[in-house]
Amino acid sequence: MLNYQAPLDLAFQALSDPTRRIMVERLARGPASVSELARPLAMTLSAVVQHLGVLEASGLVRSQKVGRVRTCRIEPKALTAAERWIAERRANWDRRLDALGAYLDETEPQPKSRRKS
Amino acid sequence: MLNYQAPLDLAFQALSDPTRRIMVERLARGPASVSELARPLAMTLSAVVQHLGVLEASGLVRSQKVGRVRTCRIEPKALTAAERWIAERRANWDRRLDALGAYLDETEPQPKSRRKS
DNA sequence: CTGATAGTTAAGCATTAACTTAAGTATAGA
DNA sequence: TCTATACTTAAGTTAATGCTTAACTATCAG
Repeated sequence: MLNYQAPLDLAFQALSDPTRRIMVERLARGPASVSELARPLAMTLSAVVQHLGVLEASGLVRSQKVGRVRTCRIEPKALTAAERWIAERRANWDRRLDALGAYLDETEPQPKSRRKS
Repeated sequence: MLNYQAPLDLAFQALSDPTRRIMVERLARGPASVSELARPLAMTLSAVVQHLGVLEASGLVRSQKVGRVRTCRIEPKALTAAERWIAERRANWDRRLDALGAYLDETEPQPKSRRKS
């Protein structure tokens, strides 16, 4: 009924493939052409282009063609969005643990003894 | 030939599904039973159990059964691993941009004029 | 013991993903 | 202009995903 794919779906999905992570890793060191991206990969150029399509659809990578070469570069904003989602959950969890710790300290101030009061 | 799934594959893959992100989000607020996880989700318990399977396989969630209820909790370490991968790529990219900026400043120290010297 | 609760497991099914091969289309350079 | 380069696009194949239904197995409570 609702066919909209949240940005995070696409970003995490894109990052879940090792080939695509290698591509992102390469692009983090600077822009590259499609052939350059393909060079270290054990698959056809065609397949690489398709991976690139996934990366672009996710917003993690942009590219532009000039002459016959397409130059790709990373889009750090999309990367940040994914990073932040994780960071927020983890922060939430850590905060909860801290609160729990404080509560335990309060109800049972003894340093290291007695299972039950 | 190599059938090993890197931890990151599994973690990102797990996070790419909105249902599973809702589950993680819930668990970030504290442990929960399978039924509790299922309550807000528009699908059968069976499906939820399968999603939980994916989350556990990825290491993002652990669970233990006591009596007839299975209690699930987040595993922050796995979350951190994914977060760090992204952070490192982004940092790499930012560092590169900084270096590029410095280089440009050096070769063309004029504050805001002249497209070409 | 009996029923309700909490979860498990196995099929089955429709969709999407990750490739491959094959056949194009534009440049760029000699 | 001819040829190699750098992609592009379209099928087609195989496997993995995200569900569902259905049938089962343990608790727990009365």
